[in-house]
Amino acid sequence: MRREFKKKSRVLLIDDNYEHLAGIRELLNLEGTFDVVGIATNITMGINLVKKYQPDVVLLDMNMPERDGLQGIIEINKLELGTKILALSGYDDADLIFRAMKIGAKGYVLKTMASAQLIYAIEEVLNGKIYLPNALTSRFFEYFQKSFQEENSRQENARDEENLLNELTQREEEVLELLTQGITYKGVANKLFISETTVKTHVNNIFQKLQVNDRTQAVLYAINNGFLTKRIKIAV
Amino acid sequence: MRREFKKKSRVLLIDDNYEHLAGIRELLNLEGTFDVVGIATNITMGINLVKKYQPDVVLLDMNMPERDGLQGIIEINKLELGTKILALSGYDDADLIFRAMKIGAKGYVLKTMASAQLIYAIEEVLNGKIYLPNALTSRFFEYFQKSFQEENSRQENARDEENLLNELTQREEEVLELLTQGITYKGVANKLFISETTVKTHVNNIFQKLQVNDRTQAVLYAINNGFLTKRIKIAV
DNA sequence: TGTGATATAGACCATTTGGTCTATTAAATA
DNA sequence: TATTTAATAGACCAAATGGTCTATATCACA
Repeated sequence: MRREFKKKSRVLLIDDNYEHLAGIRELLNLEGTFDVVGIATNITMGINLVKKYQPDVVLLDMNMPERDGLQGIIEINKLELGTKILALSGYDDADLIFRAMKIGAKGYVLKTMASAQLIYAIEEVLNGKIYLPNALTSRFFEYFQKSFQEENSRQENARDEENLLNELTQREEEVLELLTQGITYKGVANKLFISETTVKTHVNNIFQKLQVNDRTQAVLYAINNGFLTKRIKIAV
Repeated sequence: MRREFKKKSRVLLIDDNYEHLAGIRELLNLEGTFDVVGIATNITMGINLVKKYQPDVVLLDMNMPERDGLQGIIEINKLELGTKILALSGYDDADLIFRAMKIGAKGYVLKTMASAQLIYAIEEVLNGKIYLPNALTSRFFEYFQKSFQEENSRQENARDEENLLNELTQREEEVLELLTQGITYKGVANKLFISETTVKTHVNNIFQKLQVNDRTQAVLYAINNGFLTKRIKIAV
């Protein structure tokens, strides 16, 4: 009995276009180093096959009706089988590329790409690398930087002199920290070993400095202006 | 008098290592298509030269004492002169690469890279593209995905059945929305054209459903669990 | 030495908040 | 049709919150 020396990589295909699906299967079979263990025309079916066959890599079409590809990535990753996901799409939609990579796709290729490049992409991903064609990398970064612009300016504000949080004394910061946890005056007093009245005094000073009227607004101001940056941060 | 047909690109160098600085200047001068309009050995000096000469591109060393390179990127971009910044570093530190790209560097190259590649990187950046060597792109994405993992699982929770926010009725959501703005019962009542008592009833129901005891906790729960995702979101 | 900032705390009071219970109406659904 | 859910609202009460004013002790710094 003959034994193969190089183990074939197990591939699963998910794409609602059956033509395309068959085409890729053909391509990968011809290549010889891949073993297409299953094909699915929708996410639900795909997930089931992933559970059943535990493929090394999944080629996942992004543009599918009902449950979209992004959801598919999330659910496959949730299975924690170490399955690598290569996203497949007809369009170089920056938002889609960004989100796919963000939620853990190992690569993103266009359907219009040459077969050889698709094979290369799969191999890279199988080797534990990220694969993005140069054109898509550019699109990705454009979007990436654009989407962080807001946060950047917000973080600058957080460092700004205008940031009223900087007016707070150390003790006031401690009190605010506890306020943001929804603790009562009594609770804060106990935690800081001071009287409830003192807490109230601090809180009143905090309100004046932050120019707000109640704890909810103070907490919101804190969150929106860089307080608690270690725990919480505003993003895109 | 001879006139040049192709306008040279104006380059500014910022690096605290003078040897290295001189080397790059030499390289770029030899190349002939660049005009090194200035060199600086620290950020402050660099910023001033940027203001003065308004170069097309700045090669900025990341690893400098005192004010570091990241701060330099921020400040140069704040000038809004359209200056492209190419970050330069001795190390392929993933966190540094990520942060540099995040705050708007157009590229990141290692000092160990071949001269030809540096030139190529500068040209790409000048052409409005992002340039990251493949090796650094991989490092970037590793870090990118890792740093979004937390957010991802949090966002999954946000969609989860366990998310208590899903228990809320439409009206309760409206009330909660207003609560998160720090509005009093009276205020909410006016906005929704219902009585204060009704607001209180809704709020009580919200507290029970979210298993909290006061508005601050309710607001925090809301923020941390995907409510207001359009306006605010929790990140790394 | 004295001035200012910080942390502490009491008194007093009005307002707001939160808890509980009951009740009516409309709409959806079994 | 009967039942459930959602939205509305009143009554009553205790607890928490917020506002204002006053006062003391420390510490740093001019």
